[in-house]
Amino acid sequence: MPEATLSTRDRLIHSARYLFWERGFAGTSMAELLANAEVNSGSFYHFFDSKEALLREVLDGYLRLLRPIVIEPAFAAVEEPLGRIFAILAGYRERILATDCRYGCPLGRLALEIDPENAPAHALIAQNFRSWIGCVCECLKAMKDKLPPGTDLDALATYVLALMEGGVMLSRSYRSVEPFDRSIAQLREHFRLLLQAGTKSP
Amino acid sequence: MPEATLSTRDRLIHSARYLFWERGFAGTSMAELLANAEVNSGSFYHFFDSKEALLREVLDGYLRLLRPIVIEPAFAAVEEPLGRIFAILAGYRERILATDCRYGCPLGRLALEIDPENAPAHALIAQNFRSWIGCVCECLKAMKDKLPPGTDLDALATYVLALMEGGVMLSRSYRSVEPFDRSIAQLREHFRLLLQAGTKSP
DNA sequence: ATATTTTACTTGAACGATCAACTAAGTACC
DNA sequence: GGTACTTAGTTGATCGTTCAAGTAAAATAT
Repeated sequence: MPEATLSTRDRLIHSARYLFWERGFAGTSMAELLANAEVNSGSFYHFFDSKEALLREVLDGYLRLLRPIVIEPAFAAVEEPLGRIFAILAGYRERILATDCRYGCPLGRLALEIDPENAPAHALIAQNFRSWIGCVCECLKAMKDKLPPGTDLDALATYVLALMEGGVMLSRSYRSVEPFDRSIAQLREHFRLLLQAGTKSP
Repeated sequence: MPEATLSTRDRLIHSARYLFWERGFAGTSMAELLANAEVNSGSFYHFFDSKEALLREVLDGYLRLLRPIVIEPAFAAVEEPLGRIFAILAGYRERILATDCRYGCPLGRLALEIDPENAPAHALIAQNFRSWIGCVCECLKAMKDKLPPGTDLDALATYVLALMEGGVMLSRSYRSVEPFDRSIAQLREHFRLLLQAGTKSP
Protein backbone atom coordinates (compact mmCIF):
# COMPACT_ATOMS: atom_id res chain seq x y z
CA MET A 1 0.00 0.00 0.00
CA PRO A 2 2.75 2.56 0.74
CA GLU A 3 3.10 5.05 -2.09
CA ALA A 4 6.55 5.62 -3.48
CA THR A 5 6.16 9.35 -2.90
CA LEU A 6 5.81 8.99 0.85
CA SER A 7 8.82 9.44 3.08
CA THR A 8 10.13 6.50 5.06
CA ARG A 9 8.71 7.94 8.23
CA ASP A 10 5.30 8.51 6.66
CA ARG A 11 5.25 5.02 5.19
CA LEU A 12 5.82 3.61 8.67
CA ILE A 13 3.00 5.68 10.18
CA HIS A 14 0.73 4.77 7.28
CA SER A 15 1.37 1.06 7.65
CA ALA A 16 1.08 1.20 11.43
CA ARG A 17 -2.26 2.99 11.21
CA TYR A 18 -3.56 0.25 8.96
CA LEU A 19 -2.08 -2.72 10.82
CA PHE A 20 -2.85 -1.56 14.36
CA TRP A 21 -6.45 -1.15 13.20
CA GLU A 22 -6.57 -4.46 11.34
CA ARG A 23 -4.59 -6.69 13.72
CA GLY A 24 -4.21 -4.64 16.88
CA PHE A 25 -1.04 -3.44 18.57
CA ALA A 26 0.15 -6.72 20.07
CA GLY A 27 -1.10 -8.55 16.98
CA THR A 28 1.14 -6.55 14.67
CA SER A 29 4.73 -7.75 14.55
CA MET A 30 7.63 -5.50 13.66
CA ALA A 31 8.47 -7.81 10.76
CA GLU A 32 4.97 -7.43 9.35
CA LEU A 33 5.05 -3.68 9.82
CA LEU A 34 8.49 -3.28 8.22
CA ALA A 35 7.52 -5.46 5.26
CA ASN A 36 4.28 -3.54 4.71
CA ALA A 37 6.08 -0.19 4.85
CA GLU A 38 9.06 -1.51 2.87
CA VAL A 39 11.47 -0.20 5.45
CA ASN A 40 14.43 -1.84 7.14
CA SER A 41 14.49 -2.19 10.89
CA GLY A 42 17.47 0.12 11.18
CA SER A 43 15.56 2.94 9.51
CA PHE A 44 12.64 2.38 11.83
CA TYR A 45 14.78 2.89 14.90
CA HIS A 46 16.25 6.00 13.37
CA PHE A 47 12.80 7.63 13.43
CA PHE A 48 11.17 6.00 16.44
CA ASP A 49 12.47 4.87 19.80
CA SER A 50 10.22 1.83 19.93
CA LYS A 51 7.01 0.21 18.72
CA GLU A 52 5.22 2.09 21.49
CA ALA A 53 6.57 5.43 20.29
CA LEU A 54 5.11 4.65 16.88
CA LEU A 55 1.76 3.90 18.51
CA ARG A 56 1.79 7.35 20.10
CA GLU A 57 2.52 8.89 16.70
CA VAL A 58 -0.39 6.97 15.18
CA LEU A 59 -2.75 8.12 17.93
CA ASP A 60 -1.56 11.68 17.43
CA GLY A 61 -2.27 11.30 13.73
CA TYR A 62 -5.84 10.19 14.41
CA LEU A 63 -6.33 13.37 16.38
CA ARG A 64 -5.40 15.42 13.30
CA LEU A 65 -7.43 13.22 10.92
CA LEU A 66 -10.65 13.20 12.95
CA ARG A 67 -12.11 16.42 11.54
CA PRO A 68 -11.09 16.11 7.87
CA ILE A 69 -11.94 12.41 7.57
CA VAL A 70 -14.82 11.77 9.98
CA ILE A 71 -16.50 15.08 10.76
CA GLU A 72 -16.17 17.40 7.77
CA PRO A 73 -17.69 15.03 5.17
CA ALA A 74 -20.74 14.64 7.41
CA PHE A 75 -21.01 18.38 8.05
CA ALA A 76 -20.66 19.07 4.32
CA ALA A 77 -23.52 16.71 3.49
CA VAL A 78 -26.04 18.11 5.96
CA GLU A 79 -26.70 21.59 7.32
CA GLU A 80 -29.18 20.86 10.10
CA PRO A 81 -27.45 20.20 13.47
CA LEU A 82 -29.26 17.00 14.45
CA GLY A 83 -28.93 15.72 10.87
CA ARG A 84 -25.17 16.30 11.12
CA ILE A 85 -24.91 14.06 14.18
CA PHE A 86 -26.71 11.26 12.38
CA ALA A 87 -24.60 11.91 9.29
CA ILE A 88 -21.49 11.23 11.38
CA LEU A 89 -23.09 8.01 12.58
CA ALA A 90 -24.08 7.15 9.00
CA GLY A 91 -20.38 7.42 8.18
CA TYR A 92 -19.66 4.60 10.63
CA ARG A 93 -22.46 2.58 9.08
CA GLU A 94 -20.68 3.00 5.74
CA ARG A 95 -17.45 1.75 7.30
CA ILE A 96 -19.23 -1.30 8.70
CA LEU A 97 -20.68 -2.11 5.29
CA ALA A 98 -17.41 -1.38 3.47
CA THR A 99 -15.58 -3.91 5.65
CA ASP A 100 -18.32 -6.54 5.36
CA CYS A 101 -19.20 -6.00 9.04
CA ARG A 102 -15.63 -6.59 10.18
CA TYR A 103 -15.20 -2.97 11.17
CA GLY A 104 -13.75 -2.05 14.53
CA CYS A 105 -13.21 1.55 15.52
CA PRO A 106 -9.41 1.85 15.66
CA LEU A 107 -9.58 3.94 18.81
CA GLY A 108 -12.14 1.75 20.51
CA ARG A 109 -10.06 -1.28 19.81
CA LEU A 110 -6.90 0.27 21.22
CA ALA A 111 -8.84 1.67 24.21
CA LEU A 112 -9.66 -1.89 25.24
CA GLU A 113 -6.37 -3.48 24.18
CA ILE A 114 -3.64 -1.14 25.39
CA ASP A 115 -2.38 -1.77 28.92
CA PRO A 116 -3.97 0.76 31.30
CA GLU A 117 -0.50 1.42 32.72
CA ASN A 118 0.48 2.87 29.34
CA ALA A 119 -0.68 6.31 30.43
CA PRO A 120 0.57 8.37 27.45
CA ALA A 121 -1.24 6.13 24.97
CA HIS A 122 -4.49 6.21 26.94
CA ALA A 123 -4.21 9.98 27.33
CA LEU A 124 -4.06 10.29 23.54
CA ILE A 125 -7.01 7.91 23.10
CA ALA A 126 -9.05 9.92 25.60
CA GLN A 127 -8.08 13.12 23.78
CA ASN A 128 -9.42 11.60 20.55
CA PHE A 129 -12.70 10.70 22.26
CA ARG A 130 -12.95 14.18 23.76
CA SER A 131 -12.41 15.73 20.35
CA TRP A 132 -15.17 13.54 18.84
CA ILE A 133 -17.51 14.48 21.68
CA GLY A 134 -16.62 18.13 21.13
CA CYS A 135 -17.71 17.94 17.49
CA VAL A 136 -21.06 16.41 18.41
CA CYS A 137 -21.43 18.97 21.17
CA GLU A 138 -21.08 21.74 18.56
CA CYS A 139 -24.19 20.41 16.84
CA LEU A 140 -26.07 20.09 20.11
CA LYS A 141 -25.24 23.68 21.00
CA ALA A 142 -26.62 24.81 17.64
CA MET A 143 -29.96 23.17 18.48
CA LYS A 144 -29.84 24.00 22.18
CA ASP A 145 -33.07 26.04 22.12
CA LYS A 146 -35.02 23.06 20.79
CA LEU A 147 -33.87 20.78 23.60
CA PRO A 148 -35.36 20.80 27.10
CA PRO A 149 -33.79 23.59 29.16
CA GLY A 150 -30.93 22.45 31.35
CA THR A 151 -30.02 19.53 29.13
CA ASP A 152 -26.39 18.47 29.76
CA LEU A 153 -25.07 18.77 26.19
CA ASP A 154 -21.68 17.25 26.98
CA ALA A 155 -23.27 14.25 28.66
CA LEU A 156 -25.60 13.83 25.70
CA ALA A 157 -22.65 13.91 23.28
CA THR A 158 -20.79 11.36 25.41
CA TYR A 159 -23.90 9.21 25.25
CA VAL A 160 -23.87 9.37 21.44
CA LEU A 161 -20.20 8.31 21.31
CA ALA A 162 -20.71 5.45 23.76
CA LEU A 163 -23.63 4.23 21.71
CA MET A 164 -21.67 4.42 18.47
CA GLU A 165 -18.75 2.47 19.93
CA GLY A 166 -21.04 -0.16 21.39
CA GLY A 167 -23.01 -0.44 18.17
CA VAL A 168 -19.85 -0.94 16.12
CA MET A 169 -18.66 -3.60 18.56
CA LEU A 170 -21.90 -5.56 18.42
CA SER A 171 -22.07 -5.39 14.63
CA ARG A 172 -18.57 -6.82 14.41
CA SER A 173 -19.35 -9.85 16.54
CA TYR A 174 -22.76 -10.37 14.92
CA ARG A 175 -21.20 -9.87 11.48
CA SER A 176 -24.31 -7.86 10.69
CA VAL A 177 -25.11 -4.17 10.62
CA GLU A 178 -28.40 -4.89 12.36
CA PRO A 179 -27.38 -4.21 15.98
CA PHE A 180 -25.83 -0.92 14.88
CA ASP A 181 -28.96 0.08 13.01
CA ARG A 182 -31.15 -0.89 15.93
CA SER A 183 -29.09 1.16 18.34
CA ILE A 184 -29.13 4.20 16.05
CA ALA A 185 -32.89 3.85 15.57
CA GLN A 186 -33.35 3.95 19.34
CA LEU A 187 -31.10 7.00 19.57
CA ARG A 188 -33.26 8.69 16.96
CA GLU A 189 -36.26 7.93 19.14
CA HIS A 190 -34.43 9.42 22.11
CA PHE A 191 -33.87 12.68 20.23
CA ARG A 192 -37.47 12.68 19.02
CA LEU A 193 -38.67 12.46 22.61
CA LEU A 194 -36.19 15.12 23.71
CA LEU A 195 -37.31 17.55 21.01
CA GLN A 196 -40.92 16.82 21.86
CA ALA A 197 -40.25 17.59 25.50
CA GLY A 198 -38.28 20.68 24.46
CA THR A 199 -41.23 22.26 22.64
CA LYS A 200 -43.63 21.64 25.54
CA SER A 201 -42.00 24.02 28.04
CA PRO A 202 -39.55 26.38 26.34
CA MET B 1 -4.38 -17.54 42.03
CA PRO B 2 -5.32 -21.10 41.04
CA GLU B 3 -6.70 -23.01 43.98
CA ALA B 4 -5.17 -26.36 44.78
CA THR B 5 -8.59 -27.98 44.70
CA LEU B 6 -9.13 -27.18 41.04
CA SER B 7 -8.34 -29.75 38.38
CA THR B 8 -5.58 -29.07 35.88
CA ARG B 9 -8.13 -28.38 33.19
CA ASP B 10 -10.09 -26.00 35.40
CA ARG B 11 -6.93 -24.19 36.46
CA LEU B 12 -6.10 -23.60 32.80
CA ILE B 13 -9.58 -22.22 32.04
CA HIS B 14 -9.48 -20.12 35.20
CA SER B 15 -6.11 -18.59 34.31
CA ALA B 16 -7.08 -18.08 30.69
CA ARG B 17 -10.26 -16.30 31.71
CA TYR B 18 -8.23 -13.94 33.86
CA LEU B 19 -5.34 -13.37 31.44
CA PHE B 20 -7.39 -12.99 28.25
CA TRP B 21 -9.37 -10.35 30.10
CA GLU B 22 -6.33 -8.63 31.59
CA ARG B 23 -3.89 -8.84 28.67
CA GLY B 24 -5.99 -9.94 25.71
CA PHE B 25 -5.66 -13.09 23.63
CA ALA B 26 -2.59 -12.13 21.58
CA GLY B 27 -1.13 -10.43 24.62
CA THR B 28 -1.21 -13.61 26.68
CA SER B 29 1.66 -16.00 26.03
CA MET B 30 1.47 -19.70 26.63
CA ALA B 31 4.37 -19.44 29.08
CA GLU B 32 2.50 -16.84 31.12
CA LEU B 33 -0.67 -18.90 31.04
CA LEU B 34 1.08 -22.13 32.05
CA ALA B 35 2.96 -20.41 34.87
CA ASN B 36 -0.24 -18.79 36.18
CA ALA B 37 -2.10 -22.09 36.11
CA GLU B 38 0.92 -24.03 37.39
CA VAL B 39 0.60 -26.52 34.57
CA ASN B 40 3.18 -27.92 32.17
CA SER B 41 2.71 -27.49 28.47
CA GLY B 42 2.29 -31.22 27.95
CA SER B 43 -0.74 -31.22 30.21
CA PHE B 44 -2.15 -28.27 28.35
CA TYR B 45 -2.01 -30.06 25.02
CA HIS B 46 -3.55 -33.12 26.60
CA PHE B 47 -6.71 -31.12 27.34
CA PHE B 48 -6.75 -28.59 24.51
CA ASP B 49 -5.80 -28.73 20.85
CA SER B 50 -4.44 -25.19 20.79
CA LYS B 51 -4.53 -21.76 22.38
CA GLU B 52 -7.55 -21.01 20.19
CA ALA B 53 -9.41 -24.07 21.46
CA LEU B 54 -8.87 -22.76 24.98
CA LEU B 55 -10.31 -19.41 23.92
CA ARG B 56 -13.46 -21.15 22.73
CA GLU B 57 -13.72 -22.92 26.06
CA VAL B 58 -13.34 -19.62 27.90
CA LEU B 59 -16.06 -18.00 25.77
CA ASP B 60 -18.27 -20.98 26.42
CA GLY B 61 -17.64 -20.55 30.12
CA TYR B 62 -18.69 -16.92 30.01
CA LEU B 63 -21.97 -18.04 28.52
CA ARG B 64 -22.58 -20.24 31.56
CA LEU B 65 -21.37 -17.59 34.02
CA LEU B 66 -23.44 -14.71 32.67
CA ARG B 67 -26.60 -15.40 34.62
CA PRO B 68 -25.10 -16.46 37.98
CA ILE B 69 -22.43 -13.74 38.06
CA VAL B 70 -23.87 -10.77 36.18
CA ILE B 71 -27.63 -11.10 36.07
CA GLU B 72 -28.82 -12.96 39.16
CA PRO B 73 -27.16 -10.66 41.75
CA ALA B 74 -28.85 -7.69 40.08
CA PHE B 75 -32.21 -9.45 39.90
CA ALA B 76 -31.91 -10.50 43.54
CA ALA B 77 -31.30 -6.92 44.64
CA VAL B 78 -34.25 -5.34 42.86
CA GLU B 79 -37.73 -6.54 42.03
CA GLU B 80 -38.94 -3.81 39.71
CA PRO B 81 -38.13 -4.55 36.02
CA LEU B 82 -36.60 -1.20 35.08
CA GLY B 83 -34.69 -1.15 38.35
CA ARG B 84 -33.25 -4.55 37.49
CA ILE B 85 -31.84 -3.23 34.22
CA PHE B 86 -30.12 -0.39 36.03
CA ALA B 87 -28.96 -2.80 38.71
CA ILE B 88 -27.17 -4.80 36.00
CA LEU B 89 -25.56 -1.58 34.80
CA ALA B 90 -24.68 -0.65 38.39
CA GLY B 91 -22.81 -3.96 38.53
CA TYR B 92 -20.57 -2.77 35.72
CA ARG B 93 -20.06 0.50 37.56
CA GLU B 94 -18.85 -1.56 40.52
CA ARG B 95 -16.41 -3.40 38.26
CA ILE B 96 -15.07 -0.12 36.91
CA LEU B 97 -14.50 1.18 40.43
CA ALA B 98 -13.07 -2.13 41.66
CA THR B 99 -10.41 -2.04 38.92
CA ASP B 100 -9.60 1.63 39.48
CA CYS B 101 -11.21 2.46 36.11
CA ARG B 102 -9.08 -0.08 34.25
CA TYR B 103 -12.05 -2.31 33.59
CA GLY B 104 -12.69 -3.63 30.12
CA CYS B 105 -15.59 -5.95 29.40
CA PRO B 106 -13.87 -9.26 28.58
CA LEU B 107 -16.29 -9.95 25.76
CA GLY B 108 -16.12 -6.45 24.34
CA ARG B 109 -12.38 -6.61 24.33
CA LEU B 110 -12.31 -9.95 22.53
CA ALA B 111 -15.04 -8.79 20.12
CA LEU B 112 -12.71 -6.05 18.90
CA GLU B 113 -9.47 -8.05 19.14
CA ILE B 114 -10.22 -11.45 17.68
CA ASP B 115 -9.70 -11.80 13.94
CA PRO B 116 -13.10 -11.61 12.19
CA GLU B 117 -12.13 -14.71 10.21
CA ASN B 118 -12.15 -16.67 13.48
CA ALA B 119 -15.83 -17.48 12.99
CA PRO B 120 -16.32 -19.95 15.89
CA ALA B 121 -14.95 -17.47 18.41
CA HIS B 122 -17.07 -14.62 17.10
CA ALA B 123 -20.13 -16.86 17.06
CA LEU B 124 -19.59 -17.53 20.76
CA ILE B 125 -19.06 -13.84 21.51
CA ALA B 126 -22.27 -12.97 19.66
CA GLN B 127 -24.07 -15.71 21.58
CA ASN B 128 -22.92 -14.10 24.82
CA PHE B 129 -24.19 -10.71 23.69
CA ARG B 130 -27.49 -12.25 22.63
CA SER B 131 -27.85 -13.89 26.02
CA TRP B 132 -27.19 -10.55 27.77
CA ILE B 133 -29.73 -8.83 25.55
CA GLY B 134 -32.20 -11.61 26.29
CA CYS B 135 -31.92 -11.00 30.03
CA VAL B 136 -32.56 -7.27 29.61
CA CYS B 137 -35.42 -8.09 27.25
CA GLU B 138 -37.04 -10.14 30.01
CA CYS B 139 -37.22 -7.02 32.14
CA LEU B 140 -38.58 -4.95 29.28
CA LYS B 141 -41.30 -7.51 28.63
CA ALA B 142 -42.31 -7.33 32.28
CA MET B 143 -42.87 -3.58 31.91
CA LYS B 144 -44.20 -3.73 28.38
CA ASP B 145 -47.55 -2.17 29.25
CA LYS B 146 -45.84 0.92 30.63
CA LEU B 147 -43.88 1.51 27.41
CA PRO B 148 -45.35 3.10 24.30
CA PRO B 149 -47.24 0.48 22.29
CA GLY B 150 -45.23 -1.04 19.46
CA THR B 151 -41.87 -0.43 21.16
CA ASP B 152 -39.23 -2.81 19.76
CA LEU B 153 -38.09 -4.44 22.99
CA ASP B 154 -35.21 -6.35 21.44
CA ALA B 155 -33.87 -3.20 19.79
CA LEU B 156 -34.18 -1.35 23.07
CA ALA B 157 -32.26 -4.08 24.90
CA THR B 158 -29.55 -4.02 22.19
CA TYR B 159 -29.38 -0.28 22.73
CA VAL B 160 -28.78 -0.78 26.45
CA LEU B 161 -25.95 -3.26 25.78
CA ALA B 162 -24.30 -1.01 23.19
CA LEU B 163 -24.43 1.86 25.62
CA MET B 164 -22.93 -0.22 28.44
CA GLU B 165 -20.07 -1.41 26.26
CA GLY B 166 -19.35 2.09 24.99
CA GLY B 167 -19.55 3.54 28.48
CA VAL B 168 -17.10 0.97 29.83
CA MET B 169 -14.73 1.69 26.95
CA LEU B 170 -14.77 5.45 27.51
CA SER B 171 -14.29 5.10 31.26
CA ARG B 172 -11.22 2.94 30.67
CA SER B 173 -9.50 5.47 28.42
CA TYR B 174 -10.55 8.42 30.59
CA ARG B 175 -9.51 6.49 33.71
CA SER B 176 -12.66 7.90 35.25
CA VAL B 177 -16.14 6.54 35.88
CA GLU B 178 -17.59 9.86 34.71
CA PRO B 179 -18.30 9.00 31.04
CA PHE B 180 -20.01 5.80 32.17
CA ASP B 181 -22.14 7.67 34.70
CA ARG B 182 -23.03 10.32 32.16
CA SER B 183 -24.11 7.72 29.63
CA ILE B 184 -26.22 5.87 32.18
CA ALA B 185 -27.82 9.13 33.31
CA GLN B 186 -28.85 9.85 29.74
CA LEU B 187 -30.23 6.33 29.41
CA ARG B 188 -32.28 6.92 32.54
CA GLU B 189 -33.64 10.07 30.90
CA HIS B 190 -34.47 8.04 27.81
CA PHE B 191 -36.53 5.60 29.86
CA ARG B 192 -38.19 8.46 31.73
CA LEU B 193 -39.31 9.95 28.43
CA LEU B 194 -40.43 6.54 27.16
CA LEU B 195 -42.52 5.86 30.27
CA GLN B 196 -43.99 9.36 30.07
CA ALA B 197 -44.94 8.76 26.45
CA GLY B 198 -46.30 5.34 27.41
CA THR B 199 -48.76 6.73 29.94
CA LYS B 200 -50.07 9.35 27.51
CA SER B 201 -51.76 6.99 25.09
CA PRO B 202 -52.11 3.49 26.58
C1' DA C 1 35.97 26.99 -5.53
C1' DT C 2 37.58 22.98 -3.56
C1' DA C 3 38.49 20.00 0.29
C1' DT C 4 36.84 18.29 4.68
C1' DT C 5 33.69 17.34 8.19
C1' DT C 6 29.05 16.67 9.78
C1' DT C 7 24.53 15.29 9.47
C1' DA C 8 20.74 12.44 7.93
C1' DC C 9 19.41 8.35 6.62
C1' DT C 10 19.73 3.30 4.83
C1' DT C 11 21.24 -1.39 4.88
C1' DG C 12 20.63 -6.07 6.50
C1' DA C 13 22.67 -9.25 9.51
C1' DA C 14 22.59 -10.57 14.18
C1' DC C 15 21.17 -10.34 19.19
C1' DG C 16 19.12 -13.00 23.11
C1' DA C 17 14.63 -13.89 24.52
C1' DT C 18 10.40 -15.76 23.88
C1' DC C 19 6.85 -17.68 20.91
C1' DA C 20 3.23 -21.75 20.25
C1' DA C 21 3.59 -26.41 19.70
C1' DC C 22 5.07 -31.01 20.33
C1' DT C 23 7.17 -35.43 22.21
C1' DA C 24 8.46 -39.24 24.80
C1' DA C 25 9.15 -41.06 29.13
C1' DG C 26 7.09 -41.35 33.41
C1' DT C 27 3.50 -41.80 37.41
C1' DA C 28 -0.98 -43.03 39.41
C1' DC C 29 -5.05 -45.06 39.73
C1' DC C 30 -8.27 -48.46 37.77
C1' DG D 1 -1.94 -54.11 32.08
C1' DG D 2 -4.41 -50.15 30.60
C1' DT D 3 -6.14 -45.62 30.69
C1' DA D 4 -5.53 -40.84 32.28
C1' DC D 5 -2.67 -37.58 33.18
C1' DT D 6 1.99 -35.24 34.34
C1' DT D 7 6.75 -34.36 33.78
C1' DA D 8 10.58 -32.03 31.72
C1' DG D 9 12.52 -30.95 27.82
C1' DT D 10 13.01 -29.74 22.77
C1' DT D 11 11.54 -27.85 18.32
C1' DG D 12 12.28 -24.18 14.80
C1' DA D 13 10.18 -19.95 14.10
C1' DT D 14 9.44 -15.42 15.41
C1' DC D 15 9.67 -11.62 18.83
C1' DG D 16 11.34 -6.45 19.41
C1' DT D 17 15.63 -4.39 19.23
C1' DT D 18 20.57 -3.33 18.24
C1' DC D 19 24.55 -2.59 15.67
C1' DA D 20 28.40 -1.80 12.56
C1' DA D 21 28.99 -0.35 8.11
C1' DG D 22 27.59 2.30 4.43
C1' DT D 23 25.66 6.30 1.21
C1' DA D 24 24.53 10.82 -0.17
C1' DA D 25 23.88 15.42 0.51
C1' DA D 26 24.48 19.59 3.20
C1' DA D 27 27.40 22.54 6.06
C1' DT D 28 31.81 24.32 7.13
C1' DA D 29 36.59 25.36 6.43
C1' DT D 30 40.39 26.47 3.53
